[in-house]
Amino acid sequence: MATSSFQQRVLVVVRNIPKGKTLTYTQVAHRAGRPRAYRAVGNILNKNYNPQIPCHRVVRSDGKIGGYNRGARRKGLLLKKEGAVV
DNA sequence: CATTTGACGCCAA
DNA sequence: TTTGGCGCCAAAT
Repeated sequence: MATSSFQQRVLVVVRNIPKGKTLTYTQVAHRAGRPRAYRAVGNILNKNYNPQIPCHRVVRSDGKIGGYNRGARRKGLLLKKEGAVV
């Protein structure tokens, strides 16, 4: 795979999150191969405004929403609609 | 190459 | 419990 960039890996990981499932930034970073890059993960998603990526399934380790390109409020709503456990 | 920016995480007070 | 501060990392400037 030409997925060389860390950000590319993160996007793939997030895109592979099944419906009704929520991962924390730490978990995503861990899957992406950089268990301590949770900082970069948030930054990448923020810059990468992509509707294909269910970035709303990525939450903080506290189980809180965090942020979202179109408002964290919308993110929490989506999670609830999908049936994500909080 | 150096500095700044963040959708974060954890600890101390 | 809440706030403030430090540490961490990749990408952008």
